[in-house]
Amino acid sequence: MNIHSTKTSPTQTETGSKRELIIHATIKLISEYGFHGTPISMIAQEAGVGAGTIYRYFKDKDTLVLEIFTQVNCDFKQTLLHGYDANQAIRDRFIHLCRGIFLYGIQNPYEFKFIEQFYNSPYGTSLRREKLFCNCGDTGQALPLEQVFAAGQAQQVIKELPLAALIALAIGPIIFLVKDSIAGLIQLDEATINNTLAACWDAIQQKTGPNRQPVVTPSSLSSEEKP
Amino acid sequence: MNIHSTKTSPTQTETGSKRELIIHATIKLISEYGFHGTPISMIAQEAGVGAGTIYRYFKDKDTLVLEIFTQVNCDFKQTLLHGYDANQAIRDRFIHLCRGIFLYGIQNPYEFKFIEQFYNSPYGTSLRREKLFCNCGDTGQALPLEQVFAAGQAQQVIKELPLAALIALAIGPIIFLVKDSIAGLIQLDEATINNTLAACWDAIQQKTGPNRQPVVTPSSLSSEEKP
DNA sequence: TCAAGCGGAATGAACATTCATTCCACAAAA
DNA sequence: TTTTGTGGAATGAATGTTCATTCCGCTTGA
Repeated sequence: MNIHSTKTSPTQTETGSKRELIIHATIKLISEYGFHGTPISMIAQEAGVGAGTIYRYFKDKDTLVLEIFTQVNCDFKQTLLHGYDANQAIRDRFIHLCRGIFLYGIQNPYEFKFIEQFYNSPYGTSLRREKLFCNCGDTGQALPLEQVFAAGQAQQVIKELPLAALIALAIGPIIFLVKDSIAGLIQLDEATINNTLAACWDAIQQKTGPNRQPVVTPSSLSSEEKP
Repeated sequence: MNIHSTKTSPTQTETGSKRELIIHATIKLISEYGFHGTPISMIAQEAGVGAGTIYRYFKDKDTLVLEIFTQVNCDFKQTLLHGYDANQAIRDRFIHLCRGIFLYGIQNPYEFKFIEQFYNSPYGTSLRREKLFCNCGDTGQALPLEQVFAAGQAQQVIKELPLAALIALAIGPIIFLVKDSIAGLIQLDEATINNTLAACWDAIQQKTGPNRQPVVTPSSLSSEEKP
């Protein structure tokens, strides 16, 4: 990063860049092959360093991945909050956060898949409880998207569904679409993104007008049945 | 599956049961730890058979997993079609298929996660193009959910979005919620399922009334911008 | 007695991690 | 300016472990 800096340590530039090389190689490979699917040797080769070098920067493979995840996940959440204004209308805040996921995924496909891999691993399942939008590790306050949902429900603009269901309706489609986009199955243009975001809003929005099936209270669900 | 059939091979029952044990152990373990994360030895132990026995039934690990996936995926799709009536209204057909995914996931958590694991592996990425709802491997006709979308768009009851986006809006939330349910993060009761299904419909439904933001045509999308 | 099914030790390949060695940038000495 | 010495960074062969797959002897039913 910096060429000067005579104080810190010698050859800092070189040193820092090696670490970065390792990190980027790890993200790229693990996002594609998963933790157990990418040997250290492969990471070393992709990074263009010796295998032993990796252990100068990270205690072991577990630590390497955990450390990277922490950083990437944190960056991701920071990105989402960039430009976020808690005073905007519910819908605007919702769209802002969701669009952030879209854009992040498109612009950082490796990081996006890396995070996904992690959350779907036994590792991540334990962390899962804290969910995608947990604070970056410090402040204990409620998380942006949850705040939006809570505020929206208070204003009766968002459906009375369990939090988990709202989250699923909001980001499930986005994660799904971004994965398809990364896989090259679809070309996401601005219009498609905007329309999909609007559709996500439609999913969680509390309808006001008539011609609306009321939200169901516990009852009626057999495997199949014709009314 | 079948206990009778005296012709095929001797001790079919016993033989079949070992094979089943291996299959179930594989599904369970791989759904949790992934392909590379579950050694053959672990499968053997979980199944209560010798490691060598597995190779009496399957050529190698790859074949084992591929064969199981083919079968499980097929069963899954069969399940979805059970009770499906192509003459019903668009919405009913949509709900039927989506509810099927819900129920399958809740009733077959290991199989559900196994399928997920597979689709998210390098393996699955190639198969990905044929997507969740491809026919079971024979008939070349269009797939149920796609038919529903096509028909729905023709009747102007479903939004004009790319197929991939519609699929994402429909099953993204369901997959997300089922995962959370399996992880024990939420207890899915009938009401939540029904309401979530209704919300998925809201997401893809073409609005008729006024007070509706029109679908966007290509333009307008900067990282952030206030109207 | 024989054949087929089976378990699990045996085998070699692949892996994570370590370590003795080399390399390199800089600084003091000449 | 050139030489030499030094410490930390980098390396990749060596090590011990784990894995997929094979092999062999035991059991069981015919």
